[in-house]
Amino acid sequence: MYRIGELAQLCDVKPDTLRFYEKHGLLAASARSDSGYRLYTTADFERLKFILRAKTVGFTLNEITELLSIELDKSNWACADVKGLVDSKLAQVEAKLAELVRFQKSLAQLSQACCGGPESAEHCSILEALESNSATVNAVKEPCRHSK
Amino acid sequence: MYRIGELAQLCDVKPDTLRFYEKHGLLAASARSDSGYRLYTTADFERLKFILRAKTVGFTLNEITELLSIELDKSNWACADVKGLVDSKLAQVEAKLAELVRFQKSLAQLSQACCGGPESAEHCSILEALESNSATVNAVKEPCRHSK
DNA sequence: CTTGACCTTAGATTAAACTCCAAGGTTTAT
DNA sequence: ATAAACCTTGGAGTTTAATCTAAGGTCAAG
Ligand SMILES: [Zn+2]
Ligand SMILES: [Zn+2]
Ligand SMILES: [Zn+2]
Ligand SMILES: [Zn+2]
Repeated sequence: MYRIGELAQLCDVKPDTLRFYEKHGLLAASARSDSGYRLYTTADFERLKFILRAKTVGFTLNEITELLSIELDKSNWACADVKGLVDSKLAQVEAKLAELVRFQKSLAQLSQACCGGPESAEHCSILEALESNSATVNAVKEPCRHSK
Repeated sequence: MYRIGELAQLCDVKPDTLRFYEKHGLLAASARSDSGYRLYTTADFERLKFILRAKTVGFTLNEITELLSIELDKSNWACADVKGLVDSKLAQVEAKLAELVRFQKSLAQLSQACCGGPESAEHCSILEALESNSATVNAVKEPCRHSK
């Protein structure tokens, strides 16, 4: 039986996190000491590990709650259900990824056109791109042309 | 002079969003009507466009606030300052991108190993990966082997 | 028998960017 | 003159995953 601080340290999380997981129905201590301290079993430890592994692949705590309810009642679920969760998460991740790639491209283009020097920002190509119409933000930019 | 609903429609945002921007110091109407209605000028419209363009490249509203303060006082800032903001955003985006790519790879691997069929999840390779030690979550997986 | 480390609870706070609501005043059209 | 559509304000709610605080109880060492 681990006390909250022990289990936390073992899994590299804070006690607060474990209380938070309990409050949200992800992981409750299997027992309490006479004085009310939470006592966790190795099964609790395994469950926490499951949660933390699911986090490393990108699932949110709500999604992990679903996963856990399947995990605890496997025989009443099909592979299709589990794969469905993974595939829907994958689709979300790929959508976000696509957005970030757009950001990355735009930012790289803005960065590359700006001289980055000590010249006044009055003719900065980055600001000019943001001032002008949005089609231009993503087009190839003229470098800043600071008059000498 | 546009009323809030007009400007909102023109820029494809909601009136609430404009009030929100005002409350957070990004964009205030230049005037008010006798009855207290917000009245926006074309300069306000341009400023809103600037904000929306900055959003399309990934800047947060706080970052846009910085950008706007430079924009309004260009001569006291250098290209280096502007490029600094862009480059730091780019670094953030790339860090997040790297995390999402890890998620994507793990999820794709999990998905690919699971048969996705109507078989009971008792031997689902996805659940097995999440149950076993974390090194395994990212390794190549055995497909589910449902005993017949 | 007292310090320090640990534990308890409920509830507030954080970041981000809105979105929605209530209760009421204004404008426009019929 | 009255209904519809618009505007005002302040404040609450949403999502995510904690983190922090306050006020207090418990446990082991010295
Ligand atoms: Zn320059
Ligand atoms: Zn520049
Ligand atoms: Zn299967
Ligand atoms: Zn499966």
